[in-house]
Amino acid sequence: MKLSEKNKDFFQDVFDVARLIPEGKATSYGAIAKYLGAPRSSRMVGWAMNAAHTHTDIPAHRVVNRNGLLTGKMHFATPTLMEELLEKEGIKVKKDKIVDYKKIYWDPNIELAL
DNA sequence: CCATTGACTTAAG
DNA sequence: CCTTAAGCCAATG
Repeated sequence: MKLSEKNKDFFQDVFDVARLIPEGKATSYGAIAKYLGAPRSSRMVGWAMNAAHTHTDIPAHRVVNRNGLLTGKMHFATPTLMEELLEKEGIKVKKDKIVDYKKIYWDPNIELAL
């Protein structure tokens, strides 16, 4: 039997997509959820991220809500770590919100299409 | 099994 | 701009 076939957990898919996010880019929970075929499970993506940051080296700071707002910053080691990491990659953050979010927005449905 | 919660999203006031 | 509320699905107690 194929393990890769059986291990298709929602979390695992989220981890994979999150790792594929290029530096200086960011995406939304909904976009990832939709790419995984669950546009209504945006919350599960956030849940996966929570598990991800303790399990693997997932750039969770590149995943924000639809407004580009750093809603998950409070779950990082420090409430400012997320902004620091984003700015370090060239992403400007103003008042917990990504500047020019649409410009740095990375949609897996488009980038990973095909 | 039922109740609560949450790193979401949209809508309404 | 801020707060509520409802819809959504999975994890947790």
